Amino acid sequence: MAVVEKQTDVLKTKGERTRHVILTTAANLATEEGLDPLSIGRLAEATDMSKSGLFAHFGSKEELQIATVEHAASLFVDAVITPARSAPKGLPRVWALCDHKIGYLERQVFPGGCFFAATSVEFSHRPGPVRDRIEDMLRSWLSYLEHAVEQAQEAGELVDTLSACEITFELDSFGMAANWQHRVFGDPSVYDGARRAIRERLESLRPA
Amino acid sequence: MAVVEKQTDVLKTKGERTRHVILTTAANLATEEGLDPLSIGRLAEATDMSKSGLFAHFGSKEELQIATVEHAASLFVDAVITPARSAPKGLPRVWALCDHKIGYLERQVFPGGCFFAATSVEFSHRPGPVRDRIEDMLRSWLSYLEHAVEQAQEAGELVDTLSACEITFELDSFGMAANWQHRVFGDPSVYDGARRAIRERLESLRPA
DNA sequence: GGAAGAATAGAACGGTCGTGCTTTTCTGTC
DNA sequence: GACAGAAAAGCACGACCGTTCTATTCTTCC
Repeated sequence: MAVVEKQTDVLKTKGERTRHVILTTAANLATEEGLDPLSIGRLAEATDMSKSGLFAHFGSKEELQIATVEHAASLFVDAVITPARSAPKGLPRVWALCDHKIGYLERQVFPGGCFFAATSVEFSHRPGPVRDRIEDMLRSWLSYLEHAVEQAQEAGELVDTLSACEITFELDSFGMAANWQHRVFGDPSVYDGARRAIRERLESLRPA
Repeated sequence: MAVVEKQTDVLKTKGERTRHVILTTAANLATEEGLDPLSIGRLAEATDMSKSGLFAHFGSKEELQIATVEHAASLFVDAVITPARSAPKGLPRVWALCDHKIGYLERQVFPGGCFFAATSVEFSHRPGPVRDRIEDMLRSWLSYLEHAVEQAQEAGELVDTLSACEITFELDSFGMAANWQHRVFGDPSVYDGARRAIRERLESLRPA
């Protein structure tokens, strides 16, 4: 009777199921150890497979990395975008997006924090399809948030003395910095601080 | 007659000079390609040396990485901390610290942006002396900025309804996010946005 | 339940890595 | 300008990398 079935249940063949396990493991390890330093052998060990058996699913390391990025992207969408879409347009949705983003970091959908914050730094100076997918995803996130900000401005719920782009930058900064501080210093209380900063900033941007 | 002589001039022996060249090159490459993926061979090529000739200066890759981190730390201090120390205590120094930090990013003291933002993500899940030095440096920066914020609060130039820690978090967030956006998307105009956000936030934190 | 084909494993390759050892070249000092 | 020691190079090593090819085991469907 479940309306939403878990993604795993819909994977019919054994190949699809193993591929799913591999990509989940890869995305998790990539956020902690890095996407590129994650070797085929290391990943095979973590999934109890042989190097060649795992390798056969992808054909090259680059294809594996691309698949990992796309897998991570769908997890991000499920965790942040989709739930926020049920919030009403305007200010509530802006807040929902920020709040779910922090939640996604806080409950460690990936053990090393945001997958895209981690890998974008790694690949920013390495042209190729892997970098392109990572950047596409980040651009999508930022422009989606910016679009929500614009709608809030048009509804008169946020001032328009600042551009939507500037407001988006400020809002996203707090999430990014919290992700980074948690990763580096290990203190999860930064997420409360980030939420407070975002809430206060949104409050101060409301027209008088 | 120069009161401040360039650091290079004070390096007497040939060994000290080449070591300096190696570390500068290493720090630059590390911000773009990563500190760990930077191999001895790659660094030897970039400095026109043989692998073994370069290696002999450090004895191990880890020692090379430690030396690189410490070299980068001294560059950061020269670019951000030292110039800000000439600003009066209180709000002006808080602003000077933030402004010089943005300047350090903007004029690309390191080609890949902030050395410590880049390497801390890389090493946060890899215990050892390299990670320890990186985190020590970051902790020093944040606590120095926080101390300046406290002084501004004590002088009545900033409200104390928020803790110095919270204010520091917000101020540093903008610099971090600008560094990240410039690195990933290549748009240097984010630094103006970061400066504006910091200035506005400091303004809004002044007692009525 | 047996055939067809997908999924996995095993062994081997050329290449690069960090590192040690030996030899050659260069620097600084009397 | 020669001598002592520092600096640099040359070479070889074992380990691991991504990748290929072949052989084996397991799934799926009639």
